Amino acid sequence: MPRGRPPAHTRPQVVAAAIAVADAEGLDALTMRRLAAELGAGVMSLYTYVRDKEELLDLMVEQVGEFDQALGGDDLLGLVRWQRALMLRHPWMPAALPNRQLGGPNMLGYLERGLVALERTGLPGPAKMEILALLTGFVASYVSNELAQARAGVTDSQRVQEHVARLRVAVASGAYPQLARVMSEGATAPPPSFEAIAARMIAGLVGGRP
Amino acid sequence: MPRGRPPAHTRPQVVAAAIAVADAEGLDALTMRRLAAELGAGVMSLYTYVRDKEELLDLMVEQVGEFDQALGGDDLLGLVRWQRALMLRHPWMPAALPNRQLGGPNMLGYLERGLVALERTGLPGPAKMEILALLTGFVASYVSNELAQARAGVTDSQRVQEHVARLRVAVASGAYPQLARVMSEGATAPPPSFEAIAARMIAGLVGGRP
DNA sequence: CCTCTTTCCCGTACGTTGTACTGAAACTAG
DNA sequence: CTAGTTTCAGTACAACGTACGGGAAAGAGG
Repeated sequence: MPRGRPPAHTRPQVVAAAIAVADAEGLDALTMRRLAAELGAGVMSLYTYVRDKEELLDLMVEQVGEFDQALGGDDLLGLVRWQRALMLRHPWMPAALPNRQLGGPNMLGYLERGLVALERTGLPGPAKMEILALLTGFVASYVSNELAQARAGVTDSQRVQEHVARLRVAVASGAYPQLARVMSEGATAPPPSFEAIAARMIAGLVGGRP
Repeated sequence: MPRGRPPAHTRPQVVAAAIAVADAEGLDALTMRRLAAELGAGVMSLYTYVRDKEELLDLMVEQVGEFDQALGGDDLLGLVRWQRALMLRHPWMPAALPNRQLGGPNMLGYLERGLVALERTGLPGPAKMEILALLTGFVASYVSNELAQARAGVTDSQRVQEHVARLRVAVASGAYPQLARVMSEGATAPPPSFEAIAARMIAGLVGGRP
């Protein structure tokens, strides 16, 4: 039987609250004070459940990554699809992923699935790991761009305005003819679909192997 | 003739000092106070040259990215090689790149070169842009892993130790057979070379196009 | 019942960060 | 000289992560 004062919350609850804040208001809004307020707790109480903020982020990534069902099957394209869905639902993920410790069962399970999918390539182990890491990086990049473009439409940030103005000036100077052409084409052609790019990417990375 | 008190430094000097600090001690060590101390200036004097820290980082990326010579030519593989060399020389770049405004002549020049290299594919403009962004993301991922592995050998961080220990326990549980195999293989096989992966990556992304 | 031990709660406080404010300082123009 | 303009930099503040330590709440042992 557990002795001592019983905890007012649980670790998954704390992590879930953190995820909720980050989902709704972004990573920057996720401060220890904000999280404590969300839970109706004192700031320092959080450190009962989490060693520090870094560990909290580790746990967020792990907890958000539970694949309850097999979305899209066990092939690489399915895994990559699943990652993209995850990142679109949790826009803070691309920024939070780099340099993080992924030791939980969800992330290890994901890794295991990726290795299974790569088994028939006959590649050496380190190459498989590298490919999986690169695929994750690819999805993060893609979704990052995707989210940035979605935001660009509604933004009124002075920063972005100035940046676009500088771009126009530079392009108008004539020094960047290719860029000028692309910008004048503008939105006539839609960007390629995730499916298409991901498929080509995977083909390229495991390409040449049966 | 310029009126008023003459500046004690120049913007490129300030940016260069910032790059030097980040190169030597990492992005975290680059604080406004540290940078001011490096220049022998007051902290707030920096804000004469730079609107805020965000702009300083923009300028660092831009200034570090001057291609004085044409390394590797104008094809995509050459551009990617150049990016990797840059990031290896400035290990803070992979972390600093995401979500940054790249409006300077160096970065626009790089973009223009990439578009030229992609011209013969006949792809629509947005697709070209997407491919270039993804290639940059790929290099950042790759170099990030590269640097992390180089650091892993000499690290004594308690965090990493614990992480490895947790990994061992998880793998020993038998729940991840593929992962177990890869870890037991260990370092027998060297990871694939950057050249090989980059080439396959490029082939995949522009693949199917003449 | 009371007391001990264990555990969690959380107010206070410290060091570090980016940067707003303000006035002094250094220069040119007249 | 004075007036005008620009940069320099000390002080100060809000927000952050978190170390510290005392108080509070529970079960265990008497």
